[in-house]
Amino acid sequence: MSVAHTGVTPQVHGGPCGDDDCGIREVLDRIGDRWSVLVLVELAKGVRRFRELERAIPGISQRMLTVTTRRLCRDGMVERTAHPTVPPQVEYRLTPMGESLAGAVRALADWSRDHRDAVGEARAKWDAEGGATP
Amino acid sequence: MSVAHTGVTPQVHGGPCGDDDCGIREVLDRIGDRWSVLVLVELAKGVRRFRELERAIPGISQRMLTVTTRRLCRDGMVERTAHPTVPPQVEYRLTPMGESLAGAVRALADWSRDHRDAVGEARAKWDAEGGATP
DNA sequence: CAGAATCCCATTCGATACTG
DNA sequence: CAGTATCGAATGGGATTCTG
Repeated sequence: MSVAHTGVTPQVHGGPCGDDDCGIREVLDRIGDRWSVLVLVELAKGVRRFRELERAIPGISQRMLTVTTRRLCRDGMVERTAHPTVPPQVEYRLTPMGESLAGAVRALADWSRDHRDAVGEARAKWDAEGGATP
Repeated sequence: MSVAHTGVTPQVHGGPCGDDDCGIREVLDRIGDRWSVLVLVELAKGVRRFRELERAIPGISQRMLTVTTRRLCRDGMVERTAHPTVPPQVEYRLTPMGESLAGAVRALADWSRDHRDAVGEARAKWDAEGGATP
């Protein structure tokens, strides 16, 4: 995911796993984009077709839905089944690993809900004070 | 995504919270960037000064460290304490809410570690097959 | 030491149009 | 319906330089 512009080799964080960051960046590089988690969560509700996903996720473009589902497929989170009918019919469903990830994501979502107000307050306070900490 | 330093509200996608995605995007909009989680995790180990963070997080630039710590402060995850000495000395530490978030993040990191190999296999298979699902 | 300020490229993503 | 292809704008963030 995006590292260096120049030819300089990336190697963003030190060694393979120098500290104990290990894993955090990896998962965020996969679902840290704008749409992956939304697709994940929608598919956690059940099997969906392309159009169904598109309608269920307001604001997503066809392109991004295609790109996102394909990435999730590549990573083994989603399984794609195309029925050779006409018009075409394609179903997406979570793999067991995908469901597992969706569960972990849900935990983060719960955290977010629980602390939404507190974050809002913190921001309001910060912005009111102009970014200082007096 | 991080809108701006000013108090401009995000509101990226459609409605306020149509389905039950609620919360997922919000937290990822905060820590989904390249550096936030790394700072979070490093601070979870204890109080750190600016330079200490910089050295502990290979590849981060001064600018991004400044930007990232400030955002975390604004959101109430990190507390900044500047001692008026010379040379200046600034300490960063997690707030209780920041520690709570770090805990949730750690769960995701654990998931990632547990499934790293499986994801690698899935990718290898996908790439070998040229992106099809035969 | 701990930033602030510029510059500027690269990747991401949205909009649009076309296809099997 | 389920994509693919192309283009352009916005954003993220690295390198560098300057300051209190």
